Amino acid sequence: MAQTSPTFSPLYRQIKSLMLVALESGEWSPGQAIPSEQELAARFGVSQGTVRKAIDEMAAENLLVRKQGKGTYVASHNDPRSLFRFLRLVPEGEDLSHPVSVPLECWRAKAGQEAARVLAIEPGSPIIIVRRLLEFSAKPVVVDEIYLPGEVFQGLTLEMLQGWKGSLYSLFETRFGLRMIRAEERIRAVAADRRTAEMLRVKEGVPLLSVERVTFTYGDRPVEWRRGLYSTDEHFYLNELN
Amino acid sequence: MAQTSPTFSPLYRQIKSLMLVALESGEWSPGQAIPSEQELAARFGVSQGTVRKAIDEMAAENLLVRKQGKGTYVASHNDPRSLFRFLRLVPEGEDLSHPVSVPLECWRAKAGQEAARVLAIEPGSPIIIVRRLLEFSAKPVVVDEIYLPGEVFQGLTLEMLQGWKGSLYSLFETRFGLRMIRAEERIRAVAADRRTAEMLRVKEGVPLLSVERVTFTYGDRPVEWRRGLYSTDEHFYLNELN
DNA sequence: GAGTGGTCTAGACCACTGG
DNA sequence: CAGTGGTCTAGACCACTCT
Repeated sequence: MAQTSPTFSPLYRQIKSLMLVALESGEWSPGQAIPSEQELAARFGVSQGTVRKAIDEMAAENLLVRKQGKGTYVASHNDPRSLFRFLRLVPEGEDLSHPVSVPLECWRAKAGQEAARVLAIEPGSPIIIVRRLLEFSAKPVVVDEIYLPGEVFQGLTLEMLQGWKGSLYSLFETRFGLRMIRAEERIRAVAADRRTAEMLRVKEGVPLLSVERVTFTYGDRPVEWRRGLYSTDEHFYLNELN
Repeated sequence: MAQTSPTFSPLYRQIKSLMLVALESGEWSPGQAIPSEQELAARFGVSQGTVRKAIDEMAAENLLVRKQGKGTYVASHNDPRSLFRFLRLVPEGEDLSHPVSVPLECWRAKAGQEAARVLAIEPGSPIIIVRRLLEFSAKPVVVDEIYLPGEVFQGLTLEMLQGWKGSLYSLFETRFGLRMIRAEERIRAVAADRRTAEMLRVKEGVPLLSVERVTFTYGDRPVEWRRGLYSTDEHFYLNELN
């Protein structure tokens, strides 16, 4: 028997799409409360339960955050709770200090073949490259090289990076209106080259984690490509499998 | 103002607890269908919607699997779909072949301090140690050393491991009634020692991923501790951050 | 107390599976 | 066709937050 409706989409998913539009268009911005379930139900002409189910899914995807008695908020990287959502590196001991980002360089370039492919832009189009260090308790643990599409990050400077208190993604969100939704990391083991070894204060040739990350914003659009080299003598990469 | 009920637990969570008991006790076993939502609602004296919400959570935790039109099933590691739930290693190219497990050794020992701590058993109590190779397209890529509490895995032998077609966890589930629910992995970069290098057919000193995994069954009880060394010249560890 | 999200119910109907 | 999970509704009440 043929499917009766091969493209069947339940009502709450259509509502979800409408809400995603409100997010992408900036009608609702990070950290702000969205309208109450009652209001949304009225606005979309459905029952509260249907709106609820749409919100449920979006909360599960970390797009929204529910706060009982207060309202539903657009998730934000400014929220300290989402600090470790993308950083999986953990100190071996009881060290509870916050990691500190130390921007080193920031320059313009043209996208090569690989960067263009990963960022889904034209080869030769402008990109911005950032190098920075991540320190735990004043100890350098990660060297990152970050590739950003120039189109989106116009006006990004080293001074801006150095002046920012908070995570990179919180800066991207606040200054460029770009919210990072999800990421993919490819992890390999590599030997430290001389330059990296110096920066991480380890010996040349020491095994490091190479963590290559592609980060996506709304609509699964890739907007960041970074490669980090992690020293794992006093830290480890923690992954929870569910 | 004091909280009116500091230990408030909604009805659907209580239902969930009851269903967890049914799972742990073996009343419902992996791969089998559980009673329909209607039946469960009658059995527990609640509405279908409440049962539904309990099942929703358990499905989100990969304890149950819903199949529209058929019923709700207890998740099983025999299901091919759950094969890559815990193995995050991916070949670089288009290689779609299944990894093959090659058990090498299996012997008895007494738990040392660390093994005892991780497995939450007494130091000196019996454990079983398994060494095995994981091959992709006949190429050795991972050497695993696996520590299991002897209490639980009585009767496990090298022959049993070698005779088994399927994943380790599917064997554990079928032969020992132990279902693995979740795991934590700690990843570091290390240099290959001579013995490992030979087994993985790489040079001594080559950087490898060290992946230490603790696996838990129902009730967050740790029942497996393993350390794998991954060669990442033709494969990488893929992690999705959401 | 007013407003928010969170729970629970009862009932109707839809989509999918299998005999 | 009967039985399953999936959707949608409308309404009642609860827990939490802030004023």
